[in-house]
Amino acid sequence: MMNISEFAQIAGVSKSAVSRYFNDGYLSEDKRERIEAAIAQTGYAPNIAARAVRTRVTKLVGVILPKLSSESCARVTEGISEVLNREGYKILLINTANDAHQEIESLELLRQNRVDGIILLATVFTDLHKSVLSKVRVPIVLVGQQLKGFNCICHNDEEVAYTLTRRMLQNGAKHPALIGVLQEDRAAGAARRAGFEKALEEFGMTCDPRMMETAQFTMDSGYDCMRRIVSRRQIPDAVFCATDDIAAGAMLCLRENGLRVPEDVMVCGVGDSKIARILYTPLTTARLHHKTAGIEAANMLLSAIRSKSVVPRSLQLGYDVIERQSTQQTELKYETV
Amino acid sequence: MMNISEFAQIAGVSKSAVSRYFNDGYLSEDKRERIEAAIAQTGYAPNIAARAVRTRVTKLVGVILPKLSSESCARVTEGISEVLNREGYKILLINTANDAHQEIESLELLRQNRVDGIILLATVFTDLHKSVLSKVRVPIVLVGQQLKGFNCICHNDEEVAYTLTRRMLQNGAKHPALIGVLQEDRAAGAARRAGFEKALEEFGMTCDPRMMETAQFTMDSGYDCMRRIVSRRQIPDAVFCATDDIAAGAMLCLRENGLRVPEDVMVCGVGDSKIARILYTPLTTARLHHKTAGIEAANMLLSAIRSKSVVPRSLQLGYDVIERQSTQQTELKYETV
DNA sequence: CTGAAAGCGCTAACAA
DNA sequence: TTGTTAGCGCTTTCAG
Repeated sequence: MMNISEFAQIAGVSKSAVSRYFNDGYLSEDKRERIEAAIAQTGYAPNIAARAVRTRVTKLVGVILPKLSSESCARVTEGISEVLNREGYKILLINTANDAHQEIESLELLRQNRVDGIILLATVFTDLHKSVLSKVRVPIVLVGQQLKGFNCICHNDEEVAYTLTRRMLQNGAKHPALIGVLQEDRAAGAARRAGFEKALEEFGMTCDPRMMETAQFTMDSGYDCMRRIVSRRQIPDAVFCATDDIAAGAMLCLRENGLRVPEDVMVCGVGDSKIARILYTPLTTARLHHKTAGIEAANMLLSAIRSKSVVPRSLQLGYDVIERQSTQQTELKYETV
Repeated sequence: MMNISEFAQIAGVSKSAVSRYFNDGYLSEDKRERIEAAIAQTGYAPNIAARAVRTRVTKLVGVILPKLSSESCARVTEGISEVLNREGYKILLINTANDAHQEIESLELLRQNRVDGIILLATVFTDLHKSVLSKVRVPIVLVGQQLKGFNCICHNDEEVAYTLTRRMLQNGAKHPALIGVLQEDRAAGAARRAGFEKALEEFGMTCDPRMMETAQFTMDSGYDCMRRIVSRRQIPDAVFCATDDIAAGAMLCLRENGLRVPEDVMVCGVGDSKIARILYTPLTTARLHHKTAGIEAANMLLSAIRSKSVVPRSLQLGYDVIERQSTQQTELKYETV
């Protein structure tokens, strides 16, 4: 592939003219035309890496995520991609496969690649994370988790869980259970559990530890947790699940055990994923606006890159409760739809 | 951030020594240690862009895909990421949002970025595509579609559709319908339809055009297509759907119309996505090994990059039929599980 | 095994 | 407005 000198020669102009054509464009019409003609003829395109060396700007944003084949991550990334693409930035994608170790390494990789900024779809923060993160010298935005001193886009996980749980209690649940995720995940784990407990407290209840299970972010894991609960012979009449996938697994297990949703057990999830709508019993859940989160994260990052502003900002997104059949009140038949 | 000269000075060695440390490692133990100590002290890491300018190797692979929030694309990308990551290559991700125009532009973008290779999760090939693709000067692998003269990883779409359809006919279906996708998609569109028709032919049937609909790749679209079929008052007793999402929409519509699956209408999809397992009636489908496709695509690309071999190779992956309840024979009750 | 020096392709002063 | 020139940070001969 040709370089700028050779191309300039073909176009019959100087290197600077070519450079100006692709940058500020401080150029006479004559030269502009000759350059355009030469491009059409040769297909010349400037070498981005060389430009990056010179300008110290890569127009590259690193996106670190734990898992692509999770609907929420994919949607966030679509949002990110949409605005970055439009603004002429490219995405260096790093899938850590849920490996905290890789997450740390990624940061190093991105540093070597001199990305202009980083978006981290975060899960768990260890002390190591915090220490490495605070050493990063480019703007960074965290999505899905809140960490003091950093730019964040997050959801109101506690309120979401609180609202959904309360809904089930209002609809008559007396023995609620929780299938959450690990507490180290401050958002999907700790906060959602806190919301669950807050609702219980409001109704003067406390949750039996045997009614609380911790799942992975998968259907299978939700299934296993539900089976563990059911095996204890004290069947709950409502289950709050930290994600829709977990809820789907839980429902599968309930069905296998001859328990009807919502007649015997109410179930709800979080995320409004595709599956929620089409489950055996349509699932009550909360829409979390993942794509919007991605869009806002990218916007926040760009403005940080451009303004060099150092004041960390934190944006909490709203949510919508989607009430479906899985949490309907069924004792008073005339109230069901 | 420091450069190699400054760092070499701190370490008390020459630039060349530092470079050798990070590359071939033709170096005395003494210098090696001093360099390592200096790294620990300063956190120096070489600038990848400068290296790329010099070596003309970016260790960057462009991945172009139509849509991230599609389970199949996400899984392919996970496979790609897994091997590329391991081999020290990075992913430049481009989400075209199903826009053929953007797909073309992406190729240009990747050229400017001097990626070492390209993986294209392909959908539709226009003549423009072919012409642009043949101008690409780096190795390229197509996933999901077959195109003569290019490296491809693809599925046996026709056989998949044939096998699934035949299964429904064997189970007693007499009036099969098809909800496919546009024919321009040679794989998911044309080939799957061909397989469907081949099975019908084998059973001495032809398909009434009113029993064939073309959907987008979404649940909603599957729903709409099914509604159109149902509205014609000639209800099929089996529906082959080109994807699981489409099948899910179709089943939703059937249920709303009081039609039972599989008793009144059998349904099957393709892809073995998460939803298939947990639908109202568990869906018969075919597992397509998307992640494997990604892994193989990345391996194929790497070997092309390394060997500079120019002979295009084409790899067709196998599939597994997952027979679930949605296509069960129901007239002979004792044969159902 | 080592260091000096040339140069990858580009941009940005600077002087014209 | 333009062209010349000096680097950006790195690798890689080449001569020692």
